[in-house]
Amino acid sequence: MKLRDENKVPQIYQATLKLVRASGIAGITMQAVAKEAKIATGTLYIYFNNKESLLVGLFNECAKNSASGFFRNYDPGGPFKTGFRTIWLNILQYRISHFEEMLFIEQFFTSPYIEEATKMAVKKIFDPLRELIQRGKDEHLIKDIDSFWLLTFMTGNINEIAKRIHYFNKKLTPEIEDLNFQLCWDGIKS
Amino acid sequence: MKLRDENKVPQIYQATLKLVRASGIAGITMQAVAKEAKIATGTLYIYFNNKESLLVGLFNECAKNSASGFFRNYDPGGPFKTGFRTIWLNILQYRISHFEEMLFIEQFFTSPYIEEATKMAVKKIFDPLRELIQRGKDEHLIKDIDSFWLLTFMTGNINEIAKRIHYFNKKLTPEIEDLNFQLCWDGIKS
Amino acid sequence: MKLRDENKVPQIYQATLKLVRASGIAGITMQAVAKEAKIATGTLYIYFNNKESLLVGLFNECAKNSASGFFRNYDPGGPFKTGFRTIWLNILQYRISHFEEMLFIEQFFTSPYIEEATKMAVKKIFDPLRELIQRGKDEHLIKDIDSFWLLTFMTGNINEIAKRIHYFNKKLTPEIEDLNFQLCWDGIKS
Amino acid sequence: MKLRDENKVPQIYQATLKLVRASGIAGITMQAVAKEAKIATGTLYIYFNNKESLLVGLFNECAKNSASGFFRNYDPGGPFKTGFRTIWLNILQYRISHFEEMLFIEQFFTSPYIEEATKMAVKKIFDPLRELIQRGKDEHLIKDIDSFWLLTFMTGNINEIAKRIHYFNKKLTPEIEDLNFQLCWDGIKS
DNA sequence: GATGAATGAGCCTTCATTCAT
DNA sequence: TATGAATGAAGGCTCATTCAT
Repeated sequence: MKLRDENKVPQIYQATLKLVRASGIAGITMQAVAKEAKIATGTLYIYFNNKESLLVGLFNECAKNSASGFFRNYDPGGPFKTGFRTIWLNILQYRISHFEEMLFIEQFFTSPYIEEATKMAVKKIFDPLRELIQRGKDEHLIKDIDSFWLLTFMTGNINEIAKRIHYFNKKLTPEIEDLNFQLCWDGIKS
Repeated sequence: MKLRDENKVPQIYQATLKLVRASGIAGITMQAVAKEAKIATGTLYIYFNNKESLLVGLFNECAKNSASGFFRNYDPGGPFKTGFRTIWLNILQYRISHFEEMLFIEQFFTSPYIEEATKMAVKKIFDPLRELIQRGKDEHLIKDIDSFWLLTFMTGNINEIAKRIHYFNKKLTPEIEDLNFQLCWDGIKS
Repeated sequence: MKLRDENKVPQIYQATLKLVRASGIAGITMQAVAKEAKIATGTLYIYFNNKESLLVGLFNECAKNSASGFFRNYDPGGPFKTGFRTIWLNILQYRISHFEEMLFIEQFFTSPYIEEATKMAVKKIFDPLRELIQRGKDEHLIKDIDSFWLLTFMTGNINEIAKRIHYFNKKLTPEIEDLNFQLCWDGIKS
Repeated sequence: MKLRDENKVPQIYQATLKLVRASGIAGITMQAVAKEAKIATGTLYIYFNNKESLLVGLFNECAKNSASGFFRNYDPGGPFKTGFRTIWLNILQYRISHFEEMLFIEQFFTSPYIEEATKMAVKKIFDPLRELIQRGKDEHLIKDIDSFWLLTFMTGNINEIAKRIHYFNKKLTPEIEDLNFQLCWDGIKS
């Protein structure tokens, strides 16, 4: 008996992300995914019930990966600014190195595939960051503003940096990291 | 294509934007656009050569509209911070009140329809802002950083605010304007 | 403007029936129907929402046609036996000359497409016959048996004759009509 | 194909019949049969070369079963009417209790799977009945009519009874047996 | 110019059949 | 032998585009 190939799902996810990069979520066809993943169309349906399942599965995978990437090396017990910078940089670097995931997530959010429940689940990814921000406010290190807007400020900036790095073929040097972090930090610090 | 009925094109654009809002750029079909615009499918092809033309046309229209919206009431001769705040607020308000356009532009950027030339053309919209920023640097009012990143910082933040206002059903009160502008300003000021 | 071709629907129905004859209801594919009707596949979907609609539509058409065929030249005021023979012969002749319809109806009944409501509606076609049979019983000309079984007897026989005429390449001569009617009549007469 | 597990084939046949009952011959897929028979898809191909083999095999099995069912307790040496009634009742009861087989056979006849040879082979099943009918004619007990039509008359009626018993949820009581046999007998008797 | 029916390539999905284990 | 994953050719349906009116 041939066992279910444990490698197929990641393989399929990779193929899908590659297509997203090339022509957006609208450009994803099951045929194209299969071809890119070097399997037959029918095989896709062994691992996923339908196209929606595939996309939702990939979305969840991306969300999970992000979560672990964002908080790598982050020590909740350390000083605020250290932690904040670590997370800021993690997110930025993750977004850049996993740019396809970012594109996919963004487009998935405006696609007919997403459900309200999923949207809400994603918010939780940032919970550790939300807690850190709260601590920063408690310690009077950053502005006493609704965390919602502080998060908006921070992520909006990071996303845009990531996009422009890609779209304008820039490199993320330490200098550019510093410079952009400085803008962010000066904005939120009290 | 002879444009007889000058009213049809805006009508078609409006219909298209409405569809984008409802189900993303992938939800745009010529049939759906025609129906929404209350004309026949064939008629679309009198005003546009094909689907791509329509989308590109709409994109340009959006770009043009944005340009005029962004610099409304802006006096290049006035004080830096006044001008900067005016533009900042114009962009934010425009993005919120023309949210469909924003969605469309964003999705168009990642679609197979966009061409490199178009991307570059869009950059020009921000030229007056770029000049203002240069002046701010010359007057030592803001950080002496590559304008590219200052612009990135500013627009990334604005876009994210606009999105969150919509997705989380927030209202843009003067307080929220002030608070967010403060974050931005503290970030860039020298 | 091109008007909806009033001829298309009958044309499509004919093509469908032809296919049923050739390879059963399971052999009906939209592609095959289109090809047989000499139109494009997409055109089918202008006239029918989907395959089911087409089949249901055809079924209703067949039912309607049958109804009018069965009671041609039938005078409810005439003598019982005359009326009974007229209807008996009408049904038989109709089934033979519209054999494809008969096949289709029979197979449609065992297909996943039929709904309970439709089944019931079909029963009504035989109402005039049911009334006549009742009259026959009232006039003590035929056996006083539940009409359900009298109808079963009559139609079961007719259907089988029609099938065998076709499957064994027989001709329906007046002699064969008489002979078979005699069997039926001797069965039901009191 | 080496038939090791002699139990598998009947198991597969049963599964197939169950599917026919549920959704017609069109509803038979190899995957579904395998699932219903609780074996793997591949296993089907150990016992049958392909789908057609399976269906043809089942058809022959049904034909064989019918043959033995139809002539159970029939004594060719007994009086004509006794024998005729025995067979009449056997066929009716068999059709009702093996309704799925009847459905399958009927649908198989109009499917693309059947071949002319098979059709002819089936005719032989009724040979003992044909002989009995001939004897009835020789003994002047029944009408002197082509046996072809006498058989048509008899079987058409039986089939229709069986169908209606199922479709209208009737029970086959002795009264209903008698009543229907009377109709048939009065029809054919001389 | 305006209409909407007509077209057919292409998309999602199913399914008979094969094959590696 | 038995398994079920893998394959790819259709099948149902959609949609950009054309064309007759």
